[in-house]
This record gives sequence, C-alpha cells and structure tokens, in this order.
Amino acid sequence: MTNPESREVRSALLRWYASRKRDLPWRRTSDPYAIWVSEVMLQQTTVSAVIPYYERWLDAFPDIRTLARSPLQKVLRAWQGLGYYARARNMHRAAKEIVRRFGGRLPVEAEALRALPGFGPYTTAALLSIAAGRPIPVIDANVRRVMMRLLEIRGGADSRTEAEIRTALETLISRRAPGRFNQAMMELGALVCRARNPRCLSCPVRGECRACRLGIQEVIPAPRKTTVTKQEAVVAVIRDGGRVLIQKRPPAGLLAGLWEFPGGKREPGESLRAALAREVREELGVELAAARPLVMVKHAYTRFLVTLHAFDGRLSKKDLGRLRKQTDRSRRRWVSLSALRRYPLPSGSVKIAEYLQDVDFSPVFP
DNA sequence: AAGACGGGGAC
DNA sequence: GTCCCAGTCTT
Repeated sequence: MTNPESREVRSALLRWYASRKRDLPWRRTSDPYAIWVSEVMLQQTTVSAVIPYYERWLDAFPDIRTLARSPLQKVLRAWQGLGYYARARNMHRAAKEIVRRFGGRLPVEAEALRALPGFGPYTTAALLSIAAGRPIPVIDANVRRVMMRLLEIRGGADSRTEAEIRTALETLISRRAPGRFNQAMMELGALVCRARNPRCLSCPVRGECRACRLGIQEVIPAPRKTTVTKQEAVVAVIRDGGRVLIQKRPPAGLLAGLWEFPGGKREPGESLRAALAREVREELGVELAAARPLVMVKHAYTRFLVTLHAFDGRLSKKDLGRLRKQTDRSRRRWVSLSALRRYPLPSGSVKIAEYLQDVDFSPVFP
C-alpha cells in the first residue's frame, strides 16, 4: 500500500477549499485581532455557537486597546454561555500585556506570542499562519482526525501520535498559502472527514487516504470512554423587596468569577430542603425560615449532569436585616432582576433567572 | 501523562 | 442517552 502523495493531497485540498469553504465572519477579515478572537472562541466550541458571540464581541471590544481597558466583569459577561471562561480571562490579560509591551499590536514572533496567556501550540500556529503567512501547521481535533485516517494511524486521538502527525504536516503544508492550507484541513475535518459518518464519497483526497481504502475510517480515531455522573444541587433565591441575593464564585476553578444564587450540592441521603438549609447556613451564616419550590432546571456539563432545584428562600426579619448590613459587595450583592442581566452567570443560573423574569417573580409568602 | 475546565448540538 | 468540538493550563 502506498503512502499519500503530498503534492496530490495539497493541491486537491486547496482546490476543494476554494470551492466549498463556508462563508464565515472571521474569513472576511485580515485583522489579526479579529482572527485571534475567532481562534480562541472556536476552542472546543462549534462554529454555530461562536458566530453570534464573535459579532457581539467585536462590537463591544473592537480592538485590543478597548478590550484591555474594559472591566473583567464586562468581558466575562460577553462570554456568558460560551464556557471555558479562562479563555476570556486570558484574552483580557493578554490584551493588557500586548498594550503594555507591544504598543497594542499582536506580535508576529512565535516566542512572544506563545508566552501570552491563552496562547498554546494551536492558537500560536493559527495566528502565525493565518495572519502572518508563516508555514506552521496547526493541529486541532479536525487535523488530527484527518491525518490519522490519511496515514492510517490507529488508536486514540491523544498526544502520542502528535510527532508523527507534525512531521507529515511539515511536508504537506503549502508554503505559498499556509493559512489557507491550515483552514482547509480543519474545514475538511468539519464538513467531510467528520468524527461520525464521514462523507468519504465527497472527499477530495479519498484516493490518497489509507483508512478509506481499508474501510476503517469509522474506527479511527478510536472512540474514547466517558462516564457521566448525575448530581443534584439546591439553589436559594432570597429576596429583599425587588432584589435578589447573588454571590461571586471563587477566582479559580469551575465557573471562576461568575455570579450565582447561593446553594450547592446535595449530600448523599440528604433531603433537598436540608441541603438548602445547610448551604444557606454555610454560605450566608443565617437560618432559612421557609422554602417554597420554585423551578427545576437540568443542565449538562461534559462529565456530569446537574439538576438544579431552585427554592424561594425566606429568612427571618432579623437575619434578613443582618445580611443586608454585612453584605460585602465584592462577593455578595443584592440586585434587581433587570440588573442581573449585567452579571456573568453560569448557564444553569441563567435559566433560573429567566424563569424569575418570566413569572414576574413575586413570592406568595404573606 | 492525566485531569480540570462549559456548553450546546448532532444523532 | 452518547459523543464531540479551530485547546490551554495545572499538577
């Protein structure tokens, strides 16, 4: 069996890309900053999810200087619902550094770029090839899958195969149009050489693909094993007049820096109400006087499925007064439902907030 | 080398 | 339900 012929693959791929590529917003610009934004948003995130965020982001933060001087809160709010919030924090940090050290312009040296927060191997290569025409191959999930099939590299899509793929790509990449080549590889992976149900009959390089010739394209790369666990969490919506109590999550870890209603996970064997009372006691230092079920919301993360049970929580007048006084505004705030829209919330909390808006939230307590 | 880190969409 | 996605950072 012969190995793929580089010249053949390269030219067929670029021809295919020229005629079949999607018309995407970030393909209409040559602004390195806009390219950067798109590359970061597209990490582990589908094109359709990114498009509206990309447009809104560039409206809100049209250039690096604007991004650098915007408050983190506003930056996170623009990212709300996209996930992996470290990406937004890192872009914000990188923007500040680019203003300070490079006069607000993205550097085009690999070392300088790679040292910026959020610039790993992929993003660095993408920027250098697409925005600066440097012949550096990108390796993302698409490229990895395409190359594993093309070269018949069996096994899972892990870092062990990285070196072999990189070596092959050094030969394969177009020196004339490295940015287009890289995007063509990713586009092929997204539209044709898909993880499931690849459309090999429509593939421009099927004649050079070892996996296709052997009919094993469906099992390369090998599917990975996953276990999804279920969790239940309780949430207390505590009201003071027209305002509700929210608190800020810690600066590191899951959903870092986002705001949410007080609450937490239910322990094994614990009732929902007991969990609610415990969380309120632990987090706010007050006793819940009463709780009325409000709404149940399911939210799926990658490795676990959370059911959020939101309660209308009521405190005694004394506790409410105490809480109102001792509230530390950097961590805990009373906000109206309309002001809540300015705070970055996890998607599960957004669902609860939307419910509160919809029912014109007004507890039935006497 | 392995795990943490979100969310939505395809099937 | 399951699997995956234009990855990066930390341990």
